[in-house]
Amino acid sequence: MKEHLEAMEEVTIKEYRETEKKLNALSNIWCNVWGAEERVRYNLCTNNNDIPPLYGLRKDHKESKDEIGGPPLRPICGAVTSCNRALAYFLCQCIRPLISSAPESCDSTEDLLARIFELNGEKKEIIIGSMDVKALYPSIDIDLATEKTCELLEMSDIKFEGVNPIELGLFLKVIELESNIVLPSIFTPFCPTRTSNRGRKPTLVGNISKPNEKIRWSNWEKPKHIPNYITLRKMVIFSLKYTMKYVLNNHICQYDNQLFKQKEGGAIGVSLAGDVAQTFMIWWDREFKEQLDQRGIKCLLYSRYVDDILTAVQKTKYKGPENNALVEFQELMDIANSIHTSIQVTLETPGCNADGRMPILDLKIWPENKCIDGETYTVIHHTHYSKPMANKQVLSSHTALDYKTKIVILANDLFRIMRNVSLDLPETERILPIQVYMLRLQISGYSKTERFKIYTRAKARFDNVVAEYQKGKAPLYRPNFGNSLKGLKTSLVRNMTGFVKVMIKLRL
DNA sequence: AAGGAGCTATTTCACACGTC
DNA sequence: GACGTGTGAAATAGCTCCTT
Repeated sequence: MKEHLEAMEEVTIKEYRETEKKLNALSNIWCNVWGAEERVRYNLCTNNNDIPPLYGLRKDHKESKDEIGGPPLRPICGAVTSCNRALAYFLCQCIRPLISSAPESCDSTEDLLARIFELNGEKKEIIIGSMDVKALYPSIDIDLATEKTCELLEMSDIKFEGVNPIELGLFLKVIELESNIVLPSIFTPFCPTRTSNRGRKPTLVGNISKPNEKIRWSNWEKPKHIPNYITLRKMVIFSLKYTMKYVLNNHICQYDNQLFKQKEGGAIGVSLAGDVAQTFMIWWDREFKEQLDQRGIKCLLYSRYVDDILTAVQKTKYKGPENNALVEFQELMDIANSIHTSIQVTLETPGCNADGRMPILDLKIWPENKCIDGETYTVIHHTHYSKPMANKQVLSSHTALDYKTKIVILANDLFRIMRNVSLDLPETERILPIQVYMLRLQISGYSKTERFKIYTRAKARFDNVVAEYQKGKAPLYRPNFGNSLKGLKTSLVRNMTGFVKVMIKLRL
């Protein structure tokens, strides 16, 4: 763990208490701004929480050179409870709609398959390649990422409702007083003024964050104007940005009875860090695509699953052998690496692998050129893939789960594998992953009748999907994008009440 | 948990004073 | 008279303790 601890800064218990206090203050202020009820406030604030422990898991999928030391460790922060968990969750709720509605990001294998299916329908000559972002989470630049996240928020259709503009003005004014951040001048008419300039400067942890309105507003003159919706929205996003930065830059964890704070990068163990990284990637996607447009490179498919990017471009320049895909993609990779220093990618093409097939998610994909009526075009095939070091056992037959539940889970699993294999592959190829799965069932302790039951169930479901598709009733692979667009139109207020409900549920 | 009292710490302001 | 400096009063923030 030494190398991970070196990237961290030691903090004292006093600093931890101060951080907790400020996080509570921020929670309280947001409750004032949204007019949240008492129970929500109670849930958002923390007291005497366990400090999340940091530990390491061996990266056993990597080869180790050091026989005694073992493989490198992946740092994990057990963040079931932490003083920023609730606030981070609240912020996640605000930015999640951004992620699910971005056309570039794909959220499941089925979504990816839907995109490949669509591309195959276009019948063009293409080459494919995948790019992998190196160490996405640790290398994220927090300030830039929050900045870009808020830019995306501003451009999105997300609405903020139920905001108290006067309370928000107070929050912004105190942020300005406390941290030397200069507020945009359009905010000033909507911020309160102090009745007197004497005395100590107000701070966020002080009276400003008190639930009591009388205390909060003593010594403040309320603003005379109420902002219009556009300005209010900007004010909300500005203060969200401040809160996000604070949460991400002040995550404290413990190791060996000492307290540590991460110096840079997305904090391990904060749910918000993942979401901010994802929104940052959305910004990156758009920059990348724009760069490609400028250079006249036509990108027919661009699909990103967190840090795994699948791209397909039209085959134009090099009419050489298949291996030359690497040369063609080199240019793409150079563009990708030049966008921002924190995002560096590695390239992989089907040609990189011995069997000419490229693994991505739980798929292996490869192109095949077809020539029909003198026109050549590429079809992308896919089959199921699991990493060689993955556990060969499936859900054990000895688990305490109900018999029916086990069958349903395993049949679902097998269905997923059936779906992952292209329909147009020959039958001999199609049955291979299924046979492997049947063997895995066997070594996990399932009897012949049980295996038969699982297979027939999965097969029936798969046949049904294929039949529906052939009748034109339903797509073979359901894209997720269509669904999330609908969600985008509902305003954030619904999310907020959802949040409130969730918090109460947790409490009960 | 809210509200008040009493306290300390911190900050600003007004004013006196001294120097050039 | 302009300017800098020192001093104390005034005002406020924020803490602890106490009562309800």
